[in-house]
Amino acid sequence: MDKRTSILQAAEKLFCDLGYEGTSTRQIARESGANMAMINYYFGSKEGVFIEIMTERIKGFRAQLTIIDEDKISPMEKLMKVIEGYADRILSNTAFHKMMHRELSLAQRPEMYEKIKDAVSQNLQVIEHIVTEGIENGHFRQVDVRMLIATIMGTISHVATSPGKVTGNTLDISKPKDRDILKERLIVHLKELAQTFLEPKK
Amino acid sequence: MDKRTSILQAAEKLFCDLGYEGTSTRQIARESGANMAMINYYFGSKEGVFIEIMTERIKGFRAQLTIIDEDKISPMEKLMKVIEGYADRILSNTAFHKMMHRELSLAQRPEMYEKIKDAVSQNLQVIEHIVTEGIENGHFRQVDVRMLIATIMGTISHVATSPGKVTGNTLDISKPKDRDILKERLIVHLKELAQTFLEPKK
DNA sequence: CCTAATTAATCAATCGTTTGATTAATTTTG
DNA sequence: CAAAATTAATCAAACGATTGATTAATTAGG
Repeated sequence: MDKRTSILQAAEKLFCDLGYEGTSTRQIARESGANMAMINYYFGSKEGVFIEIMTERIKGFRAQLTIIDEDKISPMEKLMKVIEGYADRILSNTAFHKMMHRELSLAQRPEMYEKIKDAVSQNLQVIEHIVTEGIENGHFRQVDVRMLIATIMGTISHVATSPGKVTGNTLDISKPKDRDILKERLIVHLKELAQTFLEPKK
Repeated sequence: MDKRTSILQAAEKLFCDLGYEGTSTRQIARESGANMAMINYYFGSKEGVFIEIMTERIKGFRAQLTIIDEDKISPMEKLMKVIEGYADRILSNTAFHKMMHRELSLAQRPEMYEKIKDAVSQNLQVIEHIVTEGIENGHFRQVDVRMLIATIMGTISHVATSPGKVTGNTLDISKPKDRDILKERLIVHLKELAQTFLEPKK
């Protein structure tokens, strides 16, 4: 494998597990089998590695959402697809999702912060557009759109970040099998919640 | 002020802003006006300071909830009080809440991790008891209790951790005035959501 | 006077980064 | 084509700075 790539892979794993500050360039070098100097050679700095990882990951984010929004289906069906897509992607990459939120909550490293914030913000706009469309068409009841989105994203995030014992008695999110069960429960719950909540009063 | 106390205060501020690893003992000393050695003199180590801060903060957590649960009111009224209490406490201490979640998501420092996990877990049990009670009494519809709790806590947490521009167009959670507006919107939204969702089918 | 509190100075260890040298591959030139 | 020049990739070693922690000496308080 490419040395540049192996550095990125090792760094991502370490950043996820130990945090950015908690990871040393020596660890990255050791874990990737590369010489320390290669980190600065390819990425300029430790932060450069971090930025490269996040940039790469964020790329795939927006595509999925915009495709859903442009689909020729009802707003409710769009919203259901958004819930599925979000839950799936986040629960399939909990370690990375945690790291992203750590970085967002710390707000050191401004370049990184802005990058993540923009990505989140754009995703949010797509969902907002779907819900607003539903309200205007009379498919949805009039609700606090931003708060509804906070509920959808917050619920998914909460399930993804909670340690096993917190989300269920016996289910452990770190186990792939349990993770899939939780994912399904989460999707079912959120769909039902959204439908109940958005259903126009008769 | 007591030097021990001023160390704790300075450290909490720094840990919140810069993270645990991102804060140096020299910064704590400088900011608190104490000599570096005083940190180890009073708390044994940097981690000792951290543990002391978290322990102190967590103390006040459980009390509020158990009081609500023992109240002689309906499960729905209890749940409304829980939502109010949670939203208020977390939105009034967003910095600390972020730090707590960082620590929980990192899971370095085992002693700290267990402490927070237990605190969260116990809070969860109280809410679970309220909702289960409501279901058994027929006040609530049969729902996925854990997922409902994930929604309540997740929504609050999401509003608390999102950067200003993400939660609203113009509202900025860092401004006390905007924070109060958001808090009110959040409470109204969650109450309505819970009531709609838990209302038994006719 | 003795214990507790506080200080400045220092410790080894580790941090992220840079250096100069070396190798291997590629390009330019006669 | 072959020799010379250039480039990219890699390395061990060392850089100065900073880390958390400790020491031994000094001061303050009951």
